[in-house]
Amino acid sequence: MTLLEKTSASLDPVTEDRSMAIRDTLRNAIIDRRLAPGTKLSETEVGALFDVSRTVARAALQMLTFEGLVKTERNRGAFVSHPTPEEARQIFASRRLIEPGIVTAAVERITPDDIDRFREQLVEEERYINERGPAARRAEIKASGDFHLMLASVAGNAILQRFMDELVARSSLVIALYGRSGVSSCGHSEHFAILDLIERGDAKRAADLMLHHIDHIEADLDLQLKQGVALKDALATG
Amino acid sequence: MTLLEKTSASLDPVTEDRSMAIRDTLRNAIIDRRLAPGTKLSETEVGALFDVSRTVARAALQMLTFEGLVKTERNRGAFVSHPTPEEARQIFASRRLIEPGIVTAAVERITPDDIDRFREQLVEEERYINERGPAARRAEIKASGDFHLMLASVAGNAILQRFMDELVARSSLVIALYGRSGVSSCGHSEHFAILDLIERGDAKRAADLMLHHIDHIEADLDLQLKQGVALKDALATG
DNA sequence: TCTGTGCAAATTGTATGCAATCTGAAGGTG
DNA sequence: CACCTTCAGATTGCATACAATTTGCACAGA
Repeated sequence: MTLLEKTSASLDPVTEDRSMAIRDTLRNAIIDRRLAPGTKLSETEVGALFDVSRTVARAALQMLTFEGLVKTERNRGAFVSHPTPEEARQIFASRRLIEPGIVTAAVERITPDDIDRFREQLVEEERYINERGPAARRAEIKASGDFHLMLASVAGNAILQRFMDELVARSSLVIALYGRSGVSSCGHSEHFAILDLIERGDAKRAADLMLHHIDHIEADLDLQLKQGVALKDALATG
Repeated sequence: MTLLEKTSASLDPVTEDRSMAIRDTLRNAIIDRRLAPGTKLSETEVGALFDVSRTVARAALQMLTFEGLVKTERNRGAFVSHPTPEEARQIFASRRLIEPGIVTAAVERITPDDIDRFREQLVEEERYINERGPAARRAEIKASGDFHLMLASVAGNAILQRFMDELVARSSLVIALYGRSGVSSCGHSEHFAILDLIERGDAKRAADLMLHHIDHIEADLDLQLKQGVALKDALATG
């Protein structure tokens, strides 16, 4: 809770919903791991950080709760979500349903301009991969997710885009918790390959590759349920 | 706003979130058209109706806003959503992506008990179809949506279930606004056919039929954009 | 009569105060 | 020494008060 950039704390004064801005800042902090799963987000503390009342802070936390990035327990408070392996599987199962369709839609709507932006994005992603240090790792996870979100944006369906916003954000949490290699290294080249197929208009293969890509991301996770049933196991065997 | 059942206004006192209960009641009222699209939902009024403060009422309205059932304009208030034809198309496009996958998952997980429940549900649906009057029409729309929600529940993916909750609710709004025949009459028999295929374990055909079913529902709508660009058109041609 | 300005009522946005609930620790008891 | 009880501190749940904004109407002027 101490690592939030100061810059993002200076919110546009009255222009728009302040709770929305706070949500965005917290959201970013969560998905690139500056706020670890389990971290408590107290209303008072969040309010103080952004210089707003608990009312506004509370609204921001409510939004994050709806997105599944935060879990609130009645009379106990809000905590950064700590997805179980089962939740992780459901997240990726959902992505397997939605993302091939998004790729298909993107093939029909993508413009040369879009493709340029994608290439820039992928170059940036590559840069982070080659850098060292935790900051670069965070940026890499973020950039990797952004590729999927850009695709959703190009697909032109606002509802699916919102679903993907949620799924990608929660995926970041899952990768942070269960990832073996931090970020699967094959992911980046697959992004390139998917973009190529989209550019060539090969919707079928692009969608197929996306499916494999999601499989690869999930395969890089260690989803043995060490958590969740931990208590039950401990009681049974100990 | 005067047609809410009194029974649902008597909420379990402290057991659970009161705002959640209010949300559910309003949600039901919206999806079966007791609250028409465009209806203003003022915080004070909602609060008075359920005998809570504006704080709680506001939280309920926020939840509905996240679900897309309510649109809030800053400093103006909350209104029951009035989906545009474009939004309607996106809703059904999303369902086309998700629901075949749900059917596939359901085939693998459905139990004989589940099937019994589905048959009961379909019988009830049929009863409403044969009844006359607006109350029966509302119940019919609700029951039709419930079939899809039960399927999502059986599929066992909480995230997809939540997405479907939202999509089905918004679909009800769309059907209310743009439906030609109220509810497409072929829908019910298709529900039966889908359930049969699922029972027989024919995932492929069941998923295919679901796809057609969604197409049929959408085909029964009149999505010429009489609304939405009306202003722009008026300015351009008039 | 039509148009533009200004005010007043109503509604939302936000802060804050009080009550209810939970947590953790201290202290007493077997 | 372990365990249970009790209580204080802290945090959330909710209500209410005040500020900011919008809207519609009244009224003056052309």
